[in-house]
Amino acid sequence: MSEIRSERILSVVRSLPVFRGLTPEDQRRVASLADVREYRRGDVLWNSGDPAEALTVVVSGRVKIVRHADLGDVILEIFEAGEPVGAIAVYNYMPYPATAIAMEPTSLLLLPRREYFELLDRHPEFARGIIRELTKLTLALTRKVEEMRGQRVETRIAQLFLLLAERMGRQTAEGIEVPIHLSRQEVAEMVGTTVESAIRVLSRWGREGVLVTGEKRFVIPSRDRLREAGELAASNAPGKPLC
Amino acid sequence: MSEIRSERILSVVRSLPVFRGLTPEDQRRVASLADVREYRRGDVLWNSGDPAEALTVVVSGRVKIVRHADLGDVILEIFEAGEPVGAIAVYNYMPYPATAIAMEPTSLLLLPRREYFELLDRHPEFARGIIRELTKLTLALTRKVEEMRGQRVETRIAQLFLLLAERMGRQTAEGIEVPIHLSRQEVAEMVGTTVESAIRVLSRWGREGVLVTGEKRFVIPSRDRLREAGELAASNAPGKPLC
DNA sequence: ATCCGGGTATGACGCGCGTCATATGGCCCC
DNA sequence: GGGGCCATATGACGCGCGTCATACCCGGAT
Repeated sequence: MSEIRSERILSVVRSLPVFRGLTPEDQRRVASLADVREYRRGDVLWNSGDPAEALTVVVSGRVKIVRHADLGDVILEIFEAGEPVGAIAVYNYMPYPATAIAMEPTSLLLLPRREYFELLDRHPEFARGIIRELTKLTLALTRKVEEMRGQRVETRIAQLFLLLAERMGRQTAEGIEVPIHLSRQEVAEMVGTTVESAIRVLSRWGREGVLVTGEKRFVIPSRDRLREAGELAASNAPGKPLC
Repeated sequence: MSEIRSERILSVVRSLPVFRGLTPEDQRRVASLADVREYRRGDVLWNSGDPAEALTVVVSGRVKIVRHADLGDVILEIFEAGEPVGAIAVYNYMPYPATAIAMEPTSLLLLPRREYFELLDRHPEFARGIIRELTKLTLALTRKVEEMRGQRVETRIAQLFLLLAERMGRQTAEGIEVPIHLSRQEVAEMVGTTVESAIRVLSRWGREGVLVTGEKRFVIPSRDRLREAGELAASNAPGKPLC
C-alpha cells in the first residue's frame, strides 16, 4: 500500500522536467521526502499570507494565482503541468504574496523547504531550471503590465486568447482549440475588467464566430480574425495612431 | 593613471552590497575584470533587443527600465544605487526585453557575463543576493499589475508617490521629501496614463498643497492627505464599494 | 532678436466601460 | 416541484479620461 504509493511518487518525480538533471539516487531521496496531493476545481492550495513551507510542482491540472484587490480579484498567472509554483516565496521563506487555487482536478508534488535548498546547493542544473521558470514569470508579468496599460478591453481579451493559443493551443478541423475551462468571471480577472464587459465581448465574438466558447474549451477559427477583432475596434477611437 | 582607476574600481566593488560576501581576492578579481562608466540624464544604457553581455550594477544615480508600447511607453521599474539591473537577461543570455535609460548623472559597474557566472557558481551567497533582487522585482511587478487594474488615475498617482516616499523619502520640516526628478511625462509612464492627465492631477494637488513639485524633488506635507486624495475621489464614482 | 523644441497648463468633446437593473437557464438540495 | 445560487446575457446611464487644440515659459541654436 505505502509501497505502491512511494513507487507512484518516484515515477512522478522522474516524469518532471525540473528533476530530470538529478542522479537516480537523488530522485529517490526527493521521492521519499515529497508528497503528492490531489485537489478538485476550486480548492484553495494556500491563501495569501500563509507561510511557504514546501516547493510545489504541478503534476497535472492547472493552478491560478490570484490577488484579492479592493475592487475585485486579479489573476496573475496560470501554472500548468511541470511548472513549479511559488518558488520565490519558498526560497525566501516568506508568506505567499498571493492565493493559489486549483482550476481543474489537479495533482501536485510537495517538496519540503529543506530538501529544496539542498537540491539548489548541490545541483546547479536544478537551480538553473528554477531560475528559468522565474524568468518566464517575470517576462509574463512584464507583458501583463504593458498590456494592462490603457488598452481597450477587446484588445486585452484578444491578446489573452492569442497567448493561450500559443501556450496550449492545438490545431483542429474547426480551428485552434484552447482546452481550458475559463468562466467569464475568470477571463475578466485575467485582463482586469468586469464580468459584464467580458461577457459582452465574448458573447458577441461567439455570434460572429471569432472565438467560440465550448464545453471546457474555446475554439479560434482564425487567428487572424481574432487579432483583427482586437485591433479593429481601436479604429472607432478618434485619433489613435493605430499604425 | 590606470593605477588610480583600478584602485577606484576596487573601492566601488567593495562598497556594493552584492559583492560584500566575496573574499578579498575575488573582490580584486571582479574589480580587475569590471568596468565603471558614467552616464548623463537621458543617456541610453541599452535598447530593447540588445544582447545582454554584462551584469550591470548601479553605483550611483538612477536608471529607468522602459518598454515601448504601441500607445506610449511604460516605465516598468526604477533602479537605484546598489541594485543589479537586468540580471535575468544576462543570466539567460537573451536580448534585453526592455530599454534602460539614465534618469540622472549615473555611474554603473559592468561585469562581463563569464565572470558573473563564475561568481554565481562559486558563491552561494552571491547567488542569494541576486535571487533576492529578482524577488523584489517580481513582487514590484505583481503590485503594479494589481494597481493598474481599473484604478482611477488619481489613485494610481497617489500610490506611486506613497511608494516612492517609502523607498526614498526623507522627513523634513515641510513634510516628506522625495528627492527625484520626474517629469509629468515620466509620472504618466509610471502609472500608465497620459501626460495631460498626470499634469491635471499634479498641478491641482500642487495648488491644494497635497503634493508639491519642486526643483528635482517632490514634497508630501502629509502622507494621510495624499492617501485621502487618492481615495476620496473614488466617492464621486456611483456605486464603488469604497469600504 | 527670432525661431524652435520641450515641459507645463487648461479647456472642450465624446467614447469606453464600469455600474446597476433585470432576465433566463441549469444545477443542487430540501 | 419550488427555492436558492451561479453563470450567462442584455439594456440604460453616466462619469472618467483619452484625445485634440491652444497657450505660456524657458533655454539653446542661429
